[in-house]
This record gives sequence, C-alpha cells and structure tokens, in this order.
Amino acid sequence: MSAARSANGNADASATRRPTLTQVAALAGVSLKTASRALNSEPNVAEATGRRVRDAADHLGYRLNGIARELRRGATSALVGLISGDLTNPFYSAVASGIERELRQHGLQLVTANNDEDAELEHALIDAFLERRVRALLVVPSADRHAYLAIEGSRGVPFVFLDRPPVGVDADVVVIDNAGGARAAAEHLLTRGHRRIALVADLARMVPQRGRIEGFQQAMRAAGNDEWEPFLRTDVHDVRRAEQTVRELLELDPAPTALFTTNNRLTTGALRALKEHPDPPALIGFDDFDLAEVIGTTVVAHDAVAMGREAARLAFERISGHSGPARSIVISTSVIARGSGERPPR
Amino acid sequence: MSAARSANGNADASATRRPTLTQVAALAGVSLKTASRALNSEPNVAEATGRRVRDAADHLGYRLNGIARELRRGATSALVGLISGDLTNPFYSAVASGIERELRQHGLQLVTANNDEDAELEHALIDAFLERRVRALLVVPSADRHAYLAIEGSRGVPFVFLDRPPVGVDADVVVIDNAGGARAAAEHLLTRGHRRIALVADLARMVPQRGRIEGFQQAMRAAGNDEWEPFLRTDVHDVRRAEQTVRELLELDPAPTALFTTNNRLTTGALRALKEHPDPPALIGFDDFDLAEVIGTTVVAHDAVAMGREAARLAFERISGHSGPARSIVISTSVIARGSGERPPR
DNA sequence: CCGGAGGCAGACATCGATGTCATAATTGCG
DNA sequence: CGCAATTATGACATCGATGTCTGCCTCCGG
Repeated sequence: MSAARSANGNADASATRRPTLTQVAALAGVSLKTASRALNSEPNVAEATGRRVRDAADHLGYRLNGIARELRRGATSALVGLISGDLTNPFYSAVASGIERELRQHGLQLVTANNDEDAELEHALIDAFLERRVRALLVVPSADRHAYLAIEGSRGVPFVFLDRPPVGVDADVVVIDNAGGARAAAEHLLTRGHRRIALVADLARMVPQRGRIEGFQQAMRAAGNDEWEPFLRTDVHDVRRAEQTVRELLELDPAPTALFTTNNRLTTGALRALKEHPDPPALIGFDDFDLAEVIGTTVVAHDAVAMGREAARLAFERISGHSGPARSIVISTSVIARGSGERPPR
Repeated sequence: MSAARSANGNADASATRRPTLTQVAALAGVSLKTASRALNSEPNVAEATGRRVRDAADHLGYRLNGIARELRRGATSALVGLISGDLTNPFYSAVASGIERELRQHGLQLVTANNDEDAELEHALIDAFLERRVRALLVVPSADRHAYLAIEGSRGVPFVFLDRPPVGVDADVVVIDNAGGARAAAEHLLTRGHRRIALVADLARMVPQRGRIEGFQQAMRAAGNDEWEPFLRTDVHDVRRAEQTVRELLELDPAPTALFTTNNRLTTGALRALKEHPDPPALIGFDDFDLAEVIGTTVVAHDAVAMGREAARLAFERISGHSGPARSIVISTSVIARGSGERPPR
C-alpha cells in the first residue's frame, strides 16, 4: 500500500483554494466555455480538446462548484428539507428513511432538521430552509398554528405536512388513520369482554393524539360503555411518566383490565410497568415496533416508511409542476394480534 | 380564521418568480447595495431608509437567496454530509441524531444519504456531496477500499469516518471499542461457567465485526477454552438468517449453552428464535436497544448518539481550521446485565 | 468661513459556473 | 474549385447576492 492519504482539511490543503473551471481552461489552453462544454459532454468539442481539458481537470483535482451552477441554473437547489422531531424516535427515522429513498429516485437530497418540538425553532428552521432554496419542505409540525406564518410567502416552494395537519393551511398532507386505528383497537378489546379500559395518551393538543382519543371514545360510545372514563390519562409525554401512570392505574380499585397506549413511547413505558406484573392487563399500543413480536405485544400498526415515501411523492409531483388542489393521503392501520391484546379481563 | 393559505407550489405561484434584492431596492427607491445593507443590519443606513427597505421586502415577500450569498462568500455551504446505512437501523439514526444536535450548535445543517451498503453508490454520493461543497463529510463507510479513492483530492474538506476506519486513509475516526466490548461479553459468560458459547456474527469483512470476533477469541484463548469453535457462525447479515442460524445451533448435540450476537439485528433474530424456547441458552447482544430492559436482555452497550456527537465535533474543529494529525476517538462499551446473560449453563 | 471627519448612499467588480451569440476553421456538395 | 453548411471555439452577459471604493452631504472645531 502506498502512503496513507491525508483527509484532513489541514493547513497546506486548505491554503490551496479549490481550482476553478477558469484554471482548468487555462491549463488546457482553451477558453472557459470550451472547458465547460468538455466537462459537461456537450456536443461540438473536438476529441483532442476534450481530452486535454479532462486531463487538466484531473491533474488539478478539479470539482465542479455546485453552488455556482445552481445559482446560474435558477437559484434552486437539489435539496428537500425535512423538519421533524428527533431521529432517535423510530417513527421519525422510519419516515425519514422513506422520504430519503423516494427522493433519491429523483436525484434529490434530503436535509434534516430537528424542531425539538419547539414552535419558535421550527419557524426559524422553515425560514432557513427557504433561504437555502430547498425544492420542497416536508414538515412533521410541532406547532399547531405557527407553521402557517412561515409558509406565508413561501411562493412556489411546495409544503407537505406529515402526521399532523397544520391549522389554517391548505397544503398536501399525509396522515395516519388515527381514529380508525384507535377504534379498531378499542373494538378489539371490547370484543374480548373488557369494559374498564384505560386510555394512556400523549399531549392532547396534538392532532393525531386527539384523533386516537376520539376514535377510542367513539367505539366506547357505540358499545354503550362508559366504565373507561375514570381511566383516561392524557398529556403523558415521556417513557418515565407513562411507566408511572400505568403503575398508578393498576393500583386503583377496581383497576382497569386493559390498556390502550397511543404511541410507541407510551407503550414502552407501559411495558416497563407491566414487566414483572403477575397478572398483567391486556395491552394494545399504537405504533408497531421491532420487538413487538418477540414480546408478544398487540399493536395498531401502520407503515411509517410508506408515509415518508408518499409525502416525498406528493412533494415531487409539485416540484414537477403539478398544481391541483391540496391532496391528503391517509395511511391505513391494522391491528396485529400478538397476545397482549387478547388477554381476557380478570 | 381567515381563508386558508395555499401552500402548494402551484401554477399561479410558481409563475411569479421570487423577488430579488434588486427589485426590493427598486421598490424602496434605493440602490441595490443600500438595500443589502439595510436587510443585513449593517451600519450607516438612515433610520427612514432602513424602514423603507424592510417594508418593501415584506411587501414583496422577499427572501434572501442563500445560494447566491454562499457563492459570493466563498462557495462553501453551511451543510455537512452524512453517508451511512439506512436510518431505520437504530444505530444509524442514533448516530445521525447525535451529529445533528452537535451541528446545530454551530449553525450547520445535516444532509443525509443512504449508501445502501453499496461501494459504487457510496463513491458517487461522496462526489455529489463534494460538488455541493459541503463543509465536511461524515461517513459510516460500507466499502473497505473505495472510499479513499473519492477522498483523493477532496482538498480542504474534512472527512470523519465513523464505526469503520477506511483502509489507507489517514483521517479522523470515531470507533467503538469493539474488541474490548466483545472480550467483556465473553468473560461475562465464561465467568458464569459457559464453555460451549456460540458466536453469531455479521459479515466478517467488516472491520467492526472483525474486532468483535477477535475480542471474543482473545478472551476464549486466555481462558484456554476451545469448545466454542464449532459454534462460530459469521456472515449472518439479516434478522431472518440470524433466527434460522440460532435455531440450527440449538438443535446441535451438544448444543451451545450461551450465545453472543454481534449486533442489534442479529440479537433480534436470536430473540425470535428463543421466543418460545423452554430452556433458553444465555444470550448477550452487542448494541443496546430500547426494550432490552423490558425483555431482560444482557447487552454490550455503547453510546451511539455520543459517537455522532464526537464525530461532528471533530469535523467542526477541522472546519474551524484545526490542522493536527488524524485523531481517533474510541467509544467505550459496558456490559449491562439484565438477566439473559446471567443464565447458567445447562 | 474653511477643512476634516464621519454618516449615508451608490457604482462597479466579483464569486464560478452556464447561456447566447459571434466568429474562425472545416467539411460537403454541386 | 467555390460557397454554403456545419463544427469548433471564444467573448461576453448573467444568475443574486456582497465587498470595495468613491463621493456627497452634514456637522463640528478652529
């Protein structure tokens, strides 16, 4: 092996500025424009000239400046922005993965940013992305009302909202069938004879959570069951609080015989609380997860990767000039029975 | 609420080109440069003039063109590229999250791309990122030898490699203490009296996998144990094959009394295989995971988020002009006992 | 009342590529 | 062999911002 190459951007390297096309042209003894033609394989370049230019480019280690090209070509990049919560949440990373794969098909790159569930920051990020001239913006909004302010005057940059439709904006959205999924989960439990069913939900101000709560309520109402009402817990936002909440629920008398947790974090919390329980209640969680099968957890599953893919597809259609009214895609859900949701009431 | 705003990039909107600073200046009745000064809050702009310019900008819905600015300011963007495997793998998404958080501190944005574990694609992605003039490139390389080709002539763009040090390149790296972690896992099992320990590993050509295999071997050699050798399985690359492999191992006679799986995918496969096993062997998996505590799986844990953070930190130091020799950071590991690794041999 | 300093504003070059148009060299065809 | 058509090349403007330099005007001190 030859000596290792240095890949640090260190002194001697960064002192040398990256060569420009002008320098390549000079070295090859041709004009700027001819060099451009040669490197872009445009027609009407003599064989020999082309070779000279390519040799010169190789020799100098020339690399095209994409920024300059983009400016000239219309000041719009090949980037698509995604603003979402932290990627360590598997829901967001699945969405991001779906988006990334779809964009790649079209030569677009994904730029991600984390809104930290903060409305101010989200607004700032949208602004920054628009300045950077992304081709489209995909947003899993944290804020109910703020987003639309930033969109105002986004002129020509398509927005697609995921998971949470923003208030007062008429844009493409991709959402999960939250109410339907929750209803199915509720019916799954009702069918097995449960009446005292606890509902552990995340922040009720978030639209998907509201959908899940309402779907659940509908099913209960339809079954003429109101015994669940003392066991409603909302605004449980992290794993620890979910664990704590479930523990408390189980100490009640009478205790609920079943639990429905409305997202993966809360399900994790519930599983922790139930870990060593001798006679655990039935459990259904919204959102599937990797080891659910191993643990035997019944879930309301949906395809988050598909969600990202569809959002990217909608965005791409807009980028390509489609201009119909706002569309909305609903990702379907299905209950996957794995045991925990089929435990009978005590 | 007023009528919903349209956020589609549709016909009428995209027909109107986004206004430029020149237009803002014209509307405000000042020169281009004065408008620029006003919007950038530079000194020496009369109060009244500044207001006129800002009003004009608001009126037109002006937004700065970041591409043009970047070109003028030195043809280098505020972007940092990450090339890794698919984000649905929690290891990669944790790394990405750590990077993203660190970059944000410095006003940098993360651009992600998936190399699909394909060397060609990875090379192309590196080229594309360099053209786009990213400030730094973070790579979890799929390819052993290809990466360095692309780096050749990356002049001034710092590279940081994560998890897998590339061959023949002298660049900053952040790696896990693979051998140490594996050794600790092996000793954990040996201490509890296991001799017939199966090692289920991923592709042996990958450096981290080799490190884990070697660490394991060292511990076995040190303990004078060679009974594990018939139970070595490498190049198991997906969950299904891992499940299958573990099933087969357990049907051997004599069967291994313990398993060591060398990454999260393989651990998942093993857990599936063991799900309904009446008398499961001990199990330790490399990589921690969300529900390990709930399931009671003993793991070799490490902080993937920190790994991303450290890599981003190294990159930022290079961006800021640091120019020492290549550094390498080792992320430490620790065995977290949760039950599965403490089962005694049968 | 003059000169220098400082505040404010604008003209112009520039970043690094590509598009347009003009022109020199070559080919083809009658 | 000559003229039109084609091929190969280059000069120059341009994308949208910022940096430099210059100039006008006002204010103030002497």
